[in-house]
Amino acid sequence: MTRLSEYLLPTLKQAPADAEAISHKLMVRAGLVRQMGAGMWTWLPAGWRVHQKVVAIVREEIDAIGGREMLMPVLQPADPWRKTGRLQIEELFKLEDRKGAELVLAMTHEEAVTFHAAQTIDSYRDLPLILYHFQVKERDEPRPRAGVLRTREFVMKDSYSFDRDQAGLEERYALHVGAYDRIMLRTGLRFYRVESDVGMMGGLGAHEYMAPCPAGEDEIVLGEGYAANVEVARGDSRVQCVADGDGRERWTRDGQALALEPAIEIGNIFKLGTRYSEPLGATYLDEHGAELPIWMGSYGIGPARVVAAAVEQFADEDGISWPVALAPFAVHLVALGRAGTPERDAAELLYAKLNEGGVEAIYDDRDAGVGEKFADADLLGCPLRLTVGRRSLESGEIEVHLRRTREQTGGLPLSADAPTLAKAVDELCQSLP
RNA sequence: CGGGGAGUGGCGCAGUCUGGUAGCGCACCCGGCUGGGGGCCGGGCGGUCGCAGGUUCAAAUCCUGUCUCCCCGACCA
Repeated sequence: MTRLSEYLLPTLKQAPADAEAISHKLMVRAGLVRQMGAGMWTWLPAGWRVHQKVVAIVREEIDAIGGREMLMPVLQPADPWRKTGRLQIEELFKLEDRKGAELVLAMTHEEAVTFHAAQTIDSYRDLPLILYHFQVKERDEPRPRAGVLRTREFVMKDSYSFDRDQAGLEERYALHVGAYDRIMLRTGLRFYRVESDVGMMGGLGAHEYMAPCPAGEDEIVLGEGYAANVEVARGDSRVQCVADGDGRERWTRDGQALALEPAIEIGNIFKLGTRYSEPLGATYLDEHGAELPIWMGSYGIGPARVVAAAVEQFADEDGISWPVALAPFAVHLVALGRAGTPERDAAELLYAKLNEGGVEAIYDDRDAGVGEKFADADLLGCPLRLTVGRRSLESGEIEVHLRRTREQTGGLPLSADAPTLAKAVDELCQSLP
C-alpha cells in the first residue's frame, strides 16, 4: 500500500546546482537519493525499491548457478590484508580500536572469504563452492563523482568461487559469465561484456560489463561483433588507432570503423587463481592426501551503478523512464479531483483493486494540481501511468499512459475486477522494454 | 595529488567590488478560489550569511587561518 500522501518522495523542480551527470540530477530531483557528504549517499524509500529490484535479480541468478548467500563483516582485522600485501593500498580505510589493534574497512572481500575458506574447506570433497553476499564496500576514493556513480561507500554483490584446479575455475567462471549475461539482460540495460586488463590481479583473465551512457568514466571500443575496453583494444593487433587532424582518434578493426563510447562499469569478473589462497593458506587435500592451493574467482556487481546507468540510458527531458524490471512501481496511479468527489472515489476503488490484484502501485492521492501530479509521475518514471478523473467517469475507462513512448493506449474499464486489472497491467508491462 | 569554482532559510539565487545590521523565486504553514500539465489571491513561519580569529563605532561584505562541497585531470586491486 503506497499512497503518496503517506510516503516520502521529496521531488524537486530544480536540480542541485552542483549536479552535472543526468543520473545525479534526476535521482535527486525524483526523490530517490540524497547526499550526506562527498561520496556518501542515502537511498530514500523509492530509490531503495529500485536498488532492491536489482538485488533481487542478481540474487536469483547467482542462486541459480549454485551460489550460497552469506554475510561477511566490513570492519576487519588488518592482518589478512597485510598477508595479501593489500594493506598499503591508499584507498583502503585503516583505523584502530581503543586498544590500538589495527583494523580496516573492507573495500572488497577476498581477504575475508579466503580467511574462512582456509578455516572451513579441508578436502577436495568440499569443492567446488560458490559463496556470495551483498555487503557495503568502503573506499577512500580520491575523487567521488557523479552522484551515486562513484561513491566512497556502496553496496556490492561479490561472489567467490573455489575449485581444486584451473579447469574447475574455468567452469565456475563460465557459470558466472552466463549468470551475469542473464542479469544484465533482465535489467533491460544496454550493455557489453568486454575483455579487460587483468592488471595486478594476476594474468588469468577478466571481463567487465559495461553500460554505455553519457556519464561513463571509461571508454569502450565498439564494432560489428566487437566490444573491448580501450586498453585491450590497443593491444589487439587487428585494431588500429590513428589520430586525425583535430586530435581525435579514429579506430578501425580490419579496416572497419569502430565507435568509441563512454560507459560505466557495472560488473566485473576475475580469475584470481591462487593469488589469495596461497598467502592466506587456503588449501585442500586431494585424493592422494596432497595439500594443494584452492583456485579462486571473484565476481562483482554494483546495484547502484546499474540503477544510475538505467537512469542515464533512458531519461528524457521530463525525467526518468525505468525499464519495467527496475521500476520502483509498475503503476503510477493519478487521482484527479478533490477528496470526496466521485472521480476521487473511483480512484480510491481502483487503487484498492490494484492492491488486491497484487499490482505494485504508487497512488498519488495528494491534494495537488494536475500539472504537479503529472510532472512528478514523469520524473519518477514508472512505466505505466493510470489516470482517473471526470473523463474516466464519463467514458467508464481508466486512461493508460506509457511513460517511455508517451503513448496513450486504449483505456481499461473502470468496472474491471481485481484479477482482470492485474492481468491487464501485467500484459502491458510484458509488452514494454 | 595538480588545476578551476562555490559555501547566504529545504532548493535555486541576489547582496560582497564601494562595511551601516539580510532580500527574491520556489517549497512549507493558514484561509479562500481553482481543478486534465508544476494554477490564482491574501496572510504567515523560517537564515547569528560554513567555522575560528582579526581590523573597525559597526563585518555577509575587508584581512588571516581553517573546514566543506562541486567540476576537469591523475587515480580507480
